[in-house]
This record gives sequence, structure tokens and C-alpha cells, in this order.
Amino acid sequence: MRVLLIEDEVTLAEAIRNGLQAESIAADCAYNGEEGLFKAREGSYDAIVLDILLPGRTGYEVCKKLREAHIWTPILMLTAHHGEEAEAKALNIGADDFLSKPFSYLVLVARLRALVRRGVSPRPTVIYSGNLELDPLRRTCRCQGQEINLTAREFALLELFMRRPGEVFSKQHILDHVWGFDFEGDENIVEVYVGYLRRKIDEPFGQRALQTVRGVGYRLLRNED
Amino acid sequence: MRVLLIEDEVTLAEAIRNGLQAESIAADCAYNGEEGLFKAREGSYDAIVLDILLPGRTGYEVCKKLREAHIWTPILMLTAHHGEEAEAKALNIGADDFLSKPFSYLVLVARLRALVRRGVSPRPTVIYSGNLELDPLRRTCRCQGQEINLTAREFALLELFMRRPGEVFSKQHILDHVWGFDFEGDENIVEVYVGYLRRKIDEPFGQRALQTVRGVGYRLLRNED
DNA sequence: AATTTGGCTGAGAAAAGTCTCAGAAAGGTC
DNA sequence: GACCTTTCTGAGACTTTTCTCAGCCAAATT
Repeated sequence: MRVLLIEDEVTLAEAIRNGLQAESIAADCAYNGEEGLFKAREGSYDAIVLDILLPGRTGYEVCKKLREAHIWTPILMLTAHHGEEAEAKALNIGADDFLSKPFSYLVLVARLRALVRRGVSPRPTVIYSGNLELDPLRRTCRCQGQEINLTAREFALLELFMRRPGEVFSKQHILDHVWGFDFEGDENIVEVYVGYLRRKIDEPFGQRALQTVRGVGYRLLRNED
Repeated sequence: MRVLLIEDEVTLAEAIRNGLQAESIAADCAYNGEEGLFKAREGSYDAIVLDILLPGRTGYEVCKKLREAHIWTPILMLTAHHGEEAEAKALNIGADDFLSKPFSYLVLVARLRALVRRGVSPRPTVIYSGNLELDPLRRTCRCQGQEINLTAREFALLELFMRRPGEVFSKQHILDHVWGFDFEGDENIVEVYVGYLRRKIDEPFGQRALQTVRGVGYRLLRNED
């Protein structure tokens, strides 16, 4: 578990970081709002611990900015006083939880775990086309419900086709997108890989979804075609 | 919004009920643990407010029972004292939030709304996947009911996989989340630890749940796969 | 029907990725 | 400080994949 700690008091930040480490929670520190925003955007954290009192801009502002930047990582805010309005404000602004100073690591850790447990909503990512199913996140591919094993290159190629089924792609376009602009070899490699794919997704199922468009390129048949 | 209030002190319960009503939050009351359990099971509430001090059985027990009964309605616990252990205990046992008496309606309402906004998704602290069981709080791991001893690093790695079973993680992602962004060593360390884990969770059970996705990363097999 | 052009395929070399082991370094405990 | 566990490093063996090449085949053109 990985946490971003936005806290300007260096000694406190270090203390917290150590406390979390004892629970094998890794913590990165940011010592002001700007840095916090930057790091939150960069790395993917499981949660963010955010102090309200920061130099320059307040924790409220940072929290708001984060949400505006479409960063939905769970946020735990640290409030200095027991002020109830502060707490209500934090929650209303998009924080998920808050903690009043002083607090113990025991509580902080428990809260963080509770936050992470809740998690962010998982996004479904499966692409369908014809009798094909591709899940880029799980890196799985099925045809007629049957699991198909693809190499990284094959997968990337099929993904290109499945994201725009029915569309014709030239070999050069495929080269650029699947192999990269700096690829130096021959276009023939595309033919080779189209062949590999056909052997895996067409032949075993007695179909020909991956079609050649002579002189132009290749295309994946859509459901409707 | 509909809330279940489990609180034995009738006067306090009524006071809270009225306070909530002013915010147009409807509250049902239960005056002991049994009744609370029964009502929680029966009606579908948006949240449950649960006092720790109850006659007969404590709020902790009620909370635990609720979770064991697979009722995942958000629970806000009321603690009488400021004891931190009490708070930590509440959260660990499956509560989503707590509030120390005395409190104001302002806070109670804000907290309830925050809880409900989060939705009814809190899962149990123990994570399951296949025949694996992981309890991040107790730092325990079981496979087919058998206790397995993991080092801190192994545990963190397995936790990453179990939080998103089936998903493929690149070595770089694993490095970032389990080792930290500032880790300087080679990616090979991931391979080594995957090896360690396999020796503990796969080999003894004649399975291969922790899979290599060549050129991409690693993934933990899901139940369904 | 012959020719030209573009596409397909199999074999094998080259590269990349993964696993494993032994041992060094670091950290904790008595 | 001695001992034990955990964590990390690096090298080599091994596996899979990626790529190249050359010859073959098929469609389009003459």
C-alpha cells in the first residue's frame, strides 16, 4: 500500500512516515500544496493524507484542485482543531475522511485501511467485436468463450483492430501504432503477425474475421458485416 | 434517506431522531443489539448509527455480527470516550466511521451524508481470491485454510495482487507500489519475489495462481478464471 | 496465358524476457 | 557482538518472442 502525505511540518511528516512504515505502508512526502498536487498527478497512490494547514494554499484548496484534476484517490484530511465546521467543510469539499490532531498511528492506519478497503470504483474495460472478447487490463482474449493465448505483440495488434472494428489500417499505420515510429524493419513483419493472429483467432474457429484488403491494408470484420 | 439508530438510552435516541428529522433524514430506533440486528436485516437502510455502550452485548459485537451476516450498510459508531483504541477497534471491526460523544447534529449529519455518498460498498477486511485469504490488519494469510508465513515484502506484494485479482501489473508498477518510487535497484527483484511467493502459495498446493504474462507483467488468477 | 505486384508462410537466427541460485548486505533480537 | 531472518544483487541458464529472409502463392493486369 502506497500513500502520499502532504504536510509542511517536516518533523511531523517524517514521524508519520516512519509510523506508517512500521505497518508496511509506504509513504511519499510532499511539503506544500504544489508539490502535493504534482505528485498526486504523477504517481498512483492508494490514498492521500492531507494537512489543512499548509503554506501558500490551504488543504481545502488542494483537495478541491485534486478533484478538479480528476484524481479520485481517497483523501484523509488532518485538522488541527476539533472544529466541527472544519470537518464538515472537508467532507463537503470532496475529502473522504478526516482526523483531528493529535492522533495516534493506530487510528491513522485503521482509517487509511478503511479508506483503501472502500477503494475506487473499478472500471470495466472489456472490448467486444464479433465473437471476440478482449480485456486490456487483464490482458486476456477469448473467442467464443474460449481463452486464447496471445503474445504481447499479437495482443497489441489485435487491440488496434478491435478498438476500431471494420476500419482498414495500412501496414504503415499498423507499424507506427503497434511497433512504434522508430521501428526500422520491413513492413513484412505486419504480414507475419497478421498470419500469427489468424492462426489463433480465425483458423480454430473456421472463420476469417481478419481480412486482407489488397493494396490497402487489413481490417477486422464487425459484428454486422 | 433512511437511517437505523441503535441506541439504548431512549431520551438520547429520541433527541437524535428529532435532530435528524430536522434535516429530513428518517430514523428508525432499535433499543438493543438484538433488535438492531433484526431491523438491519429486515429493512434496507442507507446507514446505521450504532452506540458502543449497549445493554447485553456491546456495539462492537453488533457491528461484527452485522458484517458476518453480510450486511454491508455503512455503520457510524458512537463512542463515549475519546479513547483512540476504541476508535481503531471500531474501524477494524468493520465500522466505517465513528463519532465521540458529545457531538453536534451538524457533524452527525455531515458524517452520515458522507457515508451515504460513499455508498454501500465497504467490504470485509479479509480479502479472498481463489483459495487464498489475506487479512491486512492481522497480517495473516491462508491458503486452503492453512496458515502461511509471509515476510513483509511478500505480504505487500500479495496484497497488491489480491486487491485486484485477475489484473495484470507491470514490473514497474509493482516496483512503484510495493517498493516505492525511490527504489533504485533492478526490476529483477520483482521476479525474485514472485518466485518466493510461488514457493509459498502455489507449489505447496499444486497450483499456479500467480501467473507470468510474458512481456507485460504478472497477474493473480481470479476465482472465475 | 504470361507477367507483375502484393501477400503469405516456414525455418531458423537473434533478441528479449524470465527464472533460479548463491551469496552479500541490512535489519532485528537476544 | 553473535545469530537469525529478511531483503537485495548479479550472473548464468533457460524459455519464449520477435524478427528476417527467401521462396511460394494468388490476384490483378497486360
